[in-house]
Amino acid sequence: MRVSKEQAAKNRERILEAASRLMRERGISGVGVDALTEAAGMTHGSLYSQFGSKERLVEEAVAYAIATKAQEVPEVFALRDYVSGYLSAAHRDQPGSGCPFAALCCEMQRQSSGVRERFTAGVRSMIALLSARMDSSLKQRQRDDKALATAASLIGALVLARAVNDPKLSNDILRATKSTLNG
Amino acid sequence: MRVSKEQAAKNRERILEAASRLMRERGISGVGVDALTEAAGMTHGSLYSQFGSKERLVEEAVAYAIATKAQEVPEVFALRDYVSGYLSAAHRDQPGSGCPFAALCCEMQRQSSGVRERFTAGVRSMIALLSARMDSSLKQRQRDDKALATAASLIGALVLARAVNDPKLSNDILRATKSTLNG
DNA sequence: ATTATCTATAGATCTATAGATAATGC
DNA sequence: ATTATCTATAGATCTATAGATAATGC
Repeated sequence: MRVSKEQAAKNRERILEAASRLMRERGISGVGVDALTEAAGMTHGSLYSQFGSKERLVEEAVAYAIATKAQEVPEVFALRDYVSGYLSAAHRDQPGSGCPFAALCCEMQRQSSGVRERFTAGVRSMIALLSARMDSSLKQRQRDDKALATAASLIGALVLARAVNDPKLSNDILRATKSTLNG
Repeated sequence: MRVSKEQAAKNRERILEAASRLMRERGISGVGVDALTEAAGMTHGSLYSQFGSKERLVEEAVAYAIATKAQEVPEVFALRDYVSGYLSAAHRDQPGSGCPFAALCCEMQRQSSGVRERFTAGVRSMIALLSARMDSSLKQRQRDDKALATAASLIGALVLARAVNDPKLSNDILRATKSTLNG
């Protein structure tokens, strides 16, 4: 049942699409090759001809998740709006299409160096993005530091808001972090 | 091969001890009942007579990790020192004996409500601990909000510092967050 | 008699591979 | 002829249970 190169490329994309979503929802180690390919409408055999191993797929899926997420950020934006969107209830409640750093950070330690490399490059991009929006009267170094601390706050608040069981506490974490960052 | 009640209680404690460490190191879904009981010098059968299921063990092990970690905090301490210790390289490099919130937060979403309940109670304690150390000239509500945002910053920075591959970036995340929180 | 632990094993699931299939692409 | 996909299956691992064992605790 061979398909055209074109179709094969689309299938590959569909697997990456499904993987980047399912991994964020269930964790990297929480989702098997069967679930990944089934979500893309295929059997797991095709994953091995497309990617060779689960690890290689994870590498590409992490890069895919980061890249597609980065495309959502408009060229011009206010830092306040970015923070508000990041710390919104909608973002908290949709991990599958949300920030890959928040979804995958705890598992990164245990991934292959190829996966971590891509994750780290993505974190650097996010920090550069934030740094460029910091008060221009500050020195480069100070803006970078602010960006680092802001990224940590954003990711920590989102992850914690998702983790706790109590909706009020969850909302309070988002709100308090938002008001601290946005002044 | 029955043992004394006393010995059984010690074995139970050893399993909890091993579980609370291994879960923080490898993740809850990353460690099996076999590894957990073997680390405590037993076979996996005893886990089921002691706890009934892996899920029940996870509940108790999460509570155990939080409780033993909370005992390490001295009665009197300066917030600055707490922040410095939390964001130290030593803490980053020893997840097995480190903050359970940072180690387990990303997996919490997918745990049973019993597990999440205990995690949430622990987060509340940490926030109360921080709130009590905030500037006493502030209102209760403002101190609580500062504590929430501080907890998010601490956890986010630690998790991110562990996730990235580059030692310099990792150190920068800790340093920048430390200087932002400690002024 | 009770029970903490061990051994053996069931059944599910996970990653991976081998070989067959059938349509593409030369 | 090449190759993307499927089917079947191997081998590992995971959670859980049943029954045996042997020492405790009454």
